[in-house]
Formats: sequence, C-alpha cells, structure tokens
Amino acid sequence: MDQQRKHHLDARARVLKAMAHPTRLFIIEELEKGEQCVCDLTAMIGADISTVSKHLTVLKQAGIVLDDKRGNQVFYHLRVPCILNFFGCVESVLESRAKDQASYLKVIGK
Amino acid sequence: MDQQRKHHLDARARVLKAMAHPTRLFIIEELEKGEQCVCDLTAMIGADISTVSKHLTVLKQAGIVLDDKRGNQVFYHLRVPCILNFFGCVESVLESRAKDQASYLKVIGK
DNA sequence: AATATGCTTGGCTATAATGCCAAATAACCA
DNA sequence: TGGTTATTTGGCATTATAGCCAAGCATATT
Repeated sequence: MDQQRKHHLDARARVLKAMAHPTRLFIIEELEKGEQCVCDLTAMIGADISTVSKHLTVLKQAGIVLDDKRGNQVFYHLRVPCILNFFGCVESVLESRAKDQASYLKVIGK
Repeated sequence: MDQQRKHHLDARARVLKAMAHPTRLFIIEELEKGEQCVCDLTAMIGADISTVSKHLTVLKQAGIVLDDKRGNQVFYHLRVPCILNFFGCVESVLESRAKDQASYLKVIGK
C-alpha cells in the first residue's frame, strides 16, 4: 500500500468516523432540512448541551458542518448538502477542505 | 427523537463505524475487485495477520463482508458490491441483514 | 502420527471516544 | 453594571478501539 493511498484512506476514514455516531447522524439529517441552532438540536436530541456542542465540534473539524454565530446563538449548517449521495459527499468534503487549506496557505504566504 | 428513529440511526452508525478505519476501507476497496484470502490482504496491508483478522471480523459483524472457508484458507467478499454509491450501500447492508435475520427467525420458528 | 500452513481468539497495553458536571466566555437585556 | 441566555471548554470517569504477541484450531502435507 503506497503512501498516497494510505493518506487518502486516512482522510476518508476521518470523515466516516465523524459521521459514525447516532447523534451525529441525527444532526446531519436535521441539517439536511436547513440550519439549526445548538439549542434546538439539543432539545431534539435530549442530551446535555455540552455533549451536543462537542458532537458539533467533531463534525466541524471533519469539515462536515460550518457554524455561523448570530447574536446569542450559533447556527450550524452542512458544508456540503448531501446524505443520499454519501460517498460523493465524502469526496466533496475532502475537496472542500483541500480548497480551504489551499487558500489558507496562500493567505499565510506558503 | 422517537425510538424507531434512534434505532435506525444506531444501525446506520454501526455500519459507518465499521467502515471508519483506513485499513478497513482498504479491505473494502480491494474486495470491490473480487474476493481475497486473509493472507493476501495481510501481505498488502503489512500488519500482523491477527490484526487483519480482527478488522475482517469487524466488517463481518457489521454485515459488510462474508467469509468462505475453502481448504486451508478463508476468502472474504463484499456482501453488497458497492463503494461509490455509498449510502445506498449502508441501506443495502441493513436490508440484507434484515432479510438474513428474517429468514433465520423463520428457521428457528419464531 | 507428526509437522506445517492459514486463520482466529485471548490477553495485554496504549490510546481514543463518550458524556456528564462545572467553569469560562460571549452576547443580550434591564 | 448586573443578570440572563446560549454556547464552548476543561476535567474527569467510563468504556471502546487498535495492535501486537502468544496460544489454539482447523486443514493440508509428509
């Protein structure tokens, strides 16, 4: 297994791992319908808000969701609208992150 | 979140979790090409054979692969041939397992 | 029968994930 | 300013995962 393939598999696995939790799948499904604030998601999920917040952080770090603070609340939405076309979604997420990283690298002048 | 939805999310998450590891994604990709014995997979992966065997067990328990012992060797193949149509795959796996369980319940007369 | 081969399982250690509570932060309201 | 609401973060206990080695178990070979 060459290094490039290993790297690619790692990247895919990271996205899948972020999705591989019932609460996080729930969040993804709800965000398919449109953006939601943490408080509403918490109410639907019925766990401690800190728990929900941490799940959202996992999804954010995997590049699956983005957040938008408006006033008091933080609204989350899917970065890539997908669920049914799932593996395409994994790829889109990776692409999207790659673009962000590329533009970030430009910004810091690398 | 009602109980049925929770259950469905749990089931999906279990399948995703089984896939969410680089070695297991590698195995899935290789099995897309056709069945493979443990020894060949092990050679490609370059880990201890017991490690590979355990990954295969994880995939098997998730309903992603099936095994077929022929003589000395055990050959694994995908239960549902898919990767590109990924989420459809998740559903197919669940359906396939449901069918197996239904026929099993018939066999034992429930 | 004895040995070799292919694979699985048990046992262990190290590391990561989960979820709660409490504390910190941020924005809004009075 | 002081208080309230919304969210994140730190810390901790619990549980799960990963990977190696060694031992066990079939099947094949001699």
